[in-house]
Amino acid sequence: MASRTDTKTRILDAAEKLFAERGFSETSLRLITSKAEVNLASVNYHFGSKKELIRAVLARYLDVFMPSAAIEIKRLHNAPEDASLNEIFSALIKPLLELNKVRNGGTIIFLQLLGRGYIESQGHLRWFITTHYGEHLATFVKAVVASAPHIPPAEMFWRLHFTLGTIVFTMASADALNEIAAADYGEHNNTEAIIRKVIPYMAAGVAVPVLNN
Amino acid sequence: MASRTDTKTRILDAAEKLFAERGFSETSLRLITSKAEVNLASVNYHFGSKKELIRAVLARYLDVFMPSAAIEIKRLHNAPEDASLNEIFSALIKPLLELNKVRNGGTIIFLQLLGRGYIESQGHLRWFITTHYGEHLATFVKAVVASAPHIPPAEMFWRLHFTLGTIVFTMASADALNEIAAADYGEHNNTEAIIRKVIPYMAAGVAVPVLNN
DNA sequence: GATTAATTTAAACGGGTGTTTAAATTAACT
DNA sequence: AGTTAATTTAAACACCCGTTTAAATTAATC
Repeated sequence: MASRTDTKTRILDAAEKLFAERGFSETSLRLITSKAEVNLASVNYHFGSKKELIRAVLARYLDVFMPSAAIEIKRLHNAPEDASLNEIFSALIKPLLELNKVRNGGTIIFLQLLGRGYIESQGHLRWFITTHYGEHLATFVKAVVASAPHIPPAEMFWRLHFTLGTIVFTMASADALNEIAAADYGEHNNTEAIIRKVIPYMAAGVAVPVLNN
Repeated sequence: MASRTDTKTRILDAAEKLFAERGFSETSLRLITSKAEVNLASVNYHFGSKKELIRAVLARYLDVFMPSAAIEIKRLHNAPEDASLNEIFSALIKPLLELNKVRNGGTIIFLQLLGRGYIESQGHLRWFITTHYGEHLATFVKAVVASAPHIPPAEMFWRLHFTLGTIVFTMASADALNEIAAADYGEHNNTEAIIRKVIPYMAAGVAVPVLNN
C-alpha cells in the first residue's frame, strides 16, 4: 500500500475531470497519467485499455447515483397520491448533489460525462446503462408514466430522451453559458441553480398534451 | 473544369456526412478524401486546414438556413396578432426541411453538425454563429421574447439554450432512437416527424411560468 | 502552339496515439 | 530472511494524424 493515494484512484480522479472537460477521444492517456503523476503504462495495467478506463470512470458515478435515485423515486411513489412530474424530477436533485460530496464538482462532472458518453459512443453507453442499471431506470420511467397517464408510451419514450438531451447539453455547456449569463445579466448560477432552472422546463415539456390531427 | 463534380464540392459533401456521423475529431482527412475520391493534399490546397474545412461545411448550411429562417420569422411578426411560441418554432420547419432539397438528408446533417460543433468546439462555434449570423439570430430571439413576455430575459436566455440542447441532442441520437422506437413501439419517424414531436415539448418548456420562491 | 497559371499527385515529415515488453522495484507471505 | 507476487518504470512498437513539399499533370491565356 502506497503512502499516497491509490494509483487506480489517482488515475480515475484525473481521468474523469479531463474526460468531462475535453471529451474522451480528445483526452490522451499521457495527459491523464501526467496529471495523475503516475506512469503511462499503469492505465493498461490496472484497467486493460482506455475504453475500460472510460467505463470505470462512468461506473464509479452510476453506482452511486442510480441506486440513490431509485430510492428517492420509490419513496415518492409510495406516497398516497401520485407525485407530480415536478416532484419526480426534483427527487433527483438530492442524489445528484450528493455526488458533490463524493468528489468536488461531482454533480456537473457526472452530467458532463453522461453527455459526452451518449454523443461520442454511438449508442454503446446507452447499452451499458440499460443493461447494468435497467432496473433502477425502469423505476424512474414507471413513475413518470404514472404521473402523466395522458401521454402514450411511444410519445413518452421520445420526450424522456428530449429531457436527457436538455440537461446533458446544458451541463456540457454550463461553464460557457454561465460566463455569458454573468456578463449579460449579472447572474451567477452554480450547478444546483441550473438544475432548478431546467426542471420546470423539462416537466412542462414532458406533460404537454399530444395534439392529434 | 473536370468532367466529374468539383473537387471542393466532393470534399465538402463527403466531409459533412462523416462529420455529422462521427464528429469532427473522429473524422480524419484521409477518411474524407478516400470517400470523396480525391487526393489527401487537396483539402489543404482548397481549404487551408481541417479547421477551415469544418467552418466551410457549417457555413454552407448556415448561409442557406439563417436568412431563410429570419424571413419566416419576420413574416410571422408582421401578422396582426403576436404569434404563439408553437407558431414561432413551427416557422423554422420549412427552412429546416428545405435543407433536404439542398442535399439528401440535409436537415438532420445540419442539426447534427450544429450539435457536434457546440459540444466539440468549446464555444468557438457559438462565437462563429453569433458574429456571422447575429442579426438573424436576434430576429428569432426577439420574436420568442415578445411571444412569452412573462419570462424575464435572463431566464429566457437559459431556456433558449435548453431548447438548443433538446433538439441538437435528439438529432445526434436520432438514428439510434429511431431504431429503439421501431423495435419497441413499431414506430418509424423521419426527420420531420421528430421535429414535429419536439416542438410542442420545447414550446411548453420555454413558456412555463417561473415560480419565484 | 507556346507560356503561364491552377490543380492534382505521391511521398515524406514531424509528432502524437494506445499498447506492449521486459527489467527494476516494492509489497506480501511463509 | 528469503521467496513469491504485485506493481512501477522506461523504452520501444506499430500505427494514425494533419500538414508540407516538389514534381507531374491539366487548364487557361496570349
